[in-house]
Amino acid sequence: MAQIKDVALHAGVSVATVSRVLAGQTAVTDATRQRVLDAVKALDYRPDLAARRLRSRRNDTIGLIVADIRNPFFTEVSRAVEDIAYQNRMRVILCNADENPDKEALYLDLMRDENVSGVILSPTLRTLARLPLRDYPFPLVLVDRCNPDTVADAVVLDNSDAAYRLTTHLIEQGHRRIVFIYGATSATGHQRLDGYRNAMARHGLDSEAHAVPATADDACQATRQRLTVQPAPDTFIGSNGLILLGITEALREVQLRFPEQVALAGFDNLPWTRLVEPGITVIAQPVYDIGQAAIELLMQRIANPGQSIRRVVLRGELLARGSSMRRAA
Amino acid sequence: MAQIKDVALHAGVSVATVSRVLAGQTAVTDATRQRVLDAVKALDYRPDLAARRLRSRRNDTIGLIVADIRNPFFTEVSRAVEDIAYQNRMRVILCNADENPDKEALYLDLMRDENVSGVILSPTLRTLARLPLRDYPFPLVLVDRCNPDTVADAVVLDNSDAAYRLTTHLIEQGHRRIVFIYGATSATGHQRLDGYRNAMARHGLDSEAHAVPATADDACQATRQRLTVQPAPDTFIGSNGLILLGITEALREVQLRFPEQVALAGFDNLPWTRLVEPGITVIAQPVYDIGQAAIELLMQRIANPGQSIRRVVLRGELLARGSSMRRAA
DNA sequence: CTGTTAGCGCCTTCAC
DNA sequence: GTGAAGGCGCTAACAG
Repeated sequence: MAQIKDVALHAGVSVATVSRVLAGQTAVTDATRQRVLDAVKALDYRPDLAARRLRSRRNDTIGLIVADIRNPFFTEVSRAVEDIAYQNRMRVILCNADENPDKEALYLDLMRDENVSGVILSPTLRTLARLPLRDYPFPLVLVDRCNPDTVADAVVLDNSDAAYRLTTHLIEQGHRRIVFIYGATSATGHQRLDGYRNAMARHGLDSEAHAVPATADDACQATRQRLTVQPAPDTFIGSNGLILLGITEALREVQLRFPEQVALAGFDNLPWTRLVEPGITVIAQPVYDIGQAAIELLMQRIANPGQSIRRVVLRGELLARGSSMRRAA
Repeated sequence: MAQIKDVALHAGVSVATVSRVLAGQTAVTDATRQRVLDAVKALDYRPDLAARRLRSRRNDTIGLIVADIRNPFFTEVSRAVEDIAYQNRMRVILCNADENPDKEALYLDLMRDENVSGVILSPTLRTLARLPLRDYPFPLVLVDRCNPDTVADAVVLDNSDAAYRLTTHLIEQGHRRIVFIYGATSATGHQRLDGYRNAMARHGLDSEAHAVPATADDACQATRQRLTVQPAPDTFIGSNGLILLGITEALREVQLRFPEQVALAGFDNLPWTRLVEPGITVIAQPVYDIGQAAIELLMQRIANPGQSIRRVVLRGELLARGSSMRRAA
């Protein structure tokens, strides 16, 4: 494996000059630069990144800690982050916290050990609550989840508002007994719950919400459970794609038809929501954009640590489909 | 940030001793070890990984280069790899090649630069073809995709056999004009095609296959296209979850009902395949197990570079659902 | 514009 | 069982 001194020797210059050329500095003659570049190519020289990182104290690695990689929302966010990061010569270390605050803490520690340039995190409620207390040795950008008063860069959906619009749409379609099932571990679930409650209250309707672990299985279970209790709901709302999936499975098990027997709506415009007859009404999130905004925010913060805290709020789009339509009275 | 010499000072020992304790070596008195450990805790000392990696020439990082992170198959593989890797104190660098051989080559280069301990790769056809020519400076385990004669550790499904069984099942249900739509860029797609062709030939039926880029949109397009041509097919098979999704969307657009007007089957037991009435017949892959087997194979290879090449073949399970049932003649 | 040199923080022989 | 000392390969002052 060729080293920098081999290149220097080959090109007839000092190691410092090689280093300068590789760093893209201008203070080098074109002729010298060319000789170095030739030598690099001739020897197939690759800088040792460990040495570079040790010496330069920079790292060019970012940590991505997602709440649940199986959630297609986070998959797409990861894709965007990965895309943009590599375009900017940064590496991405992927961590999947599985909605587990302990795993999250472990990974945050790991990121500290790695001395990463920055971290993108979708925190659980517990970690979010502790956030102001801890001081992280790296720039941190939150994605998908944060509180109104969180002091950190963040990229989120207009959760409360989107849920309000979704709920209002259902009410306008004549639905009344609307049950909201949401993920217990995320601020996002709670904010969407707020929006739902506001919409219900404004129309003089009673809210009914159930918190579940944010998995399809748990949502399915909760829905099954609820179906055994009278009075039966008009309508279910799922606070994210996984939960919506679980609800849909449960309703299918008992052969309820949409929207005649029960209406249905939720978050995340996943492909299957169009496939299930007659189409499931959802709030579509600009998922790739969310990831892109997060990594861009992080890179800005890295470049300019002193800049003021920013929050990017993206708007969810209501896609009204058959599952929420006015039922034949 | 505390350094090793601070710990040494605090504990009243030399840096060498601290290093030994941290390396878990036995050649240290229990009393000394305890003093060092106390000092580590007192100073909240974290070894500098860049320095450690430079000095030790080890890295404890593995690269995971997946063909398409949006494909839930690879999402789940990633989850398993990440899980097991962190349990074994290894980091995972995630790369998404988007079925693009150039990106793949770029990432493989990157992995070399990173001096990773090993790489898990789901190669495109092109990269797979070049594999024997290139000599990688790290252990390499293929996942999901390899040829019969590929000289590398690999974890794959019994693709050809599974496709054979799936096709035979369809034929036994009375379907005859079966169209196979498959991903052009993967060895897996081609092997499943082989299985399909074998089954068709054995029953004296003509094969009809269409290669597409492995995305839902492309598969949807191809299906639409095919539907405009006479004679219309009995049945469609999709060679993976994304393609099956695209086919399903196209068939839904024209309101064809399963299995009366058209039968349908494919690979990957994704949640939505149960949701779409009357359930879509699939070959279920043991996705988490595939990822787990890959990372375990890699760790074995890292521990014992000389061991002979291994191939792990997992069996796909046929889940017969409504979409493939015998049609009322 | 270019070269010399002193470390970055740690591990690991080699002595004792 | 423990300490002293020499790098790992590179970057960044500082000279020239």
